[in-house]
Amino acid sequence: MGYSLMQMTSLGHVTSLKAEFFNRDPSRVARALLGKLLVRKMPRGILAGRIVETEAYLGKGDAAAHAAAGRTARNAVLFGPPGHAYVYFIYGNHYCLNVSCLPDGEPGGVLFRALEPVAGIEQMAGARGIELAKEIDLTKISSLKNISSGPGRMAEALEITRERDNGKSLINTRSDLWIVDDGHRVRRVTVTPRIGIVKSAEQPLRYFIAGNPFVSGRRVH
DNA sequence: ATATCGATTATCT
DNA sequence: GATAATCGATATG
Repeated sequence: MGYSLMQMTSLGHVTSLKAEFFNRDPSRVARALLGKLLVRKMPRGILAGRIVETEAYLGKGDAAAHAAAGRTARNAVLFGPPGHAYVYFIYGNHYCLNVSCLPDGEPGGVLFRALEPVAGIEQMAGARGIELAKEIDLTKISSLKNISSGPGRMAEALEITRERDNGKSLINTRSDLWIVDDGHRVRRVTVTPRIGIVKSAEQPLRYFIAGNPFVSGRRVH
């Protein structure tokens, strides 16, 4: 079943993802999520970004995963049903968004690392504390990249917090945090080791759209 | 352009 | 008490 966000944004026809999409290995979900839209419904309007970079976090055998040491109050969502938001707070400063994968009882998730801004760009910039008045030109890639390239940045741009969003369904049409398919097709994907971890750092579980300028870090190929 | 470092707190040992 | 799936500022080439 499809929906139209045309009235509020420049987005066209979009399709909700099914729970089955997330009911599989996080590495496959991470790859499949590239090119989808993450949509935030705010009172002032729709915010949306295209998913351009993800990382898979597995279960017990993956020492870098929050689920590695077993279920706790913090990581419980990772052990729950697929397609739900796992939001954690890190370094005393930042929130990061994941989506749960695999069936209820089996832990696993995908970390969203970067978005290409698509709709509500000025509001996202505002949420990031970027003052629009002066030298900031939101038609420039360098300015847009500052909005949502990096897990902490994109969470801030969409005003995602643990208190507000942890445990939410990302596949429910009425959820204010939603993942949809607008038909965009990804040409080529690059796979590298994950960023910012020490344990299990050698595994190639980071996925991004090859050549996309909104991927975090500086190496895009 | 790349490297290093401090911030700041929930969570777990 | 130590750590952390980060970011932004500052220093240096």
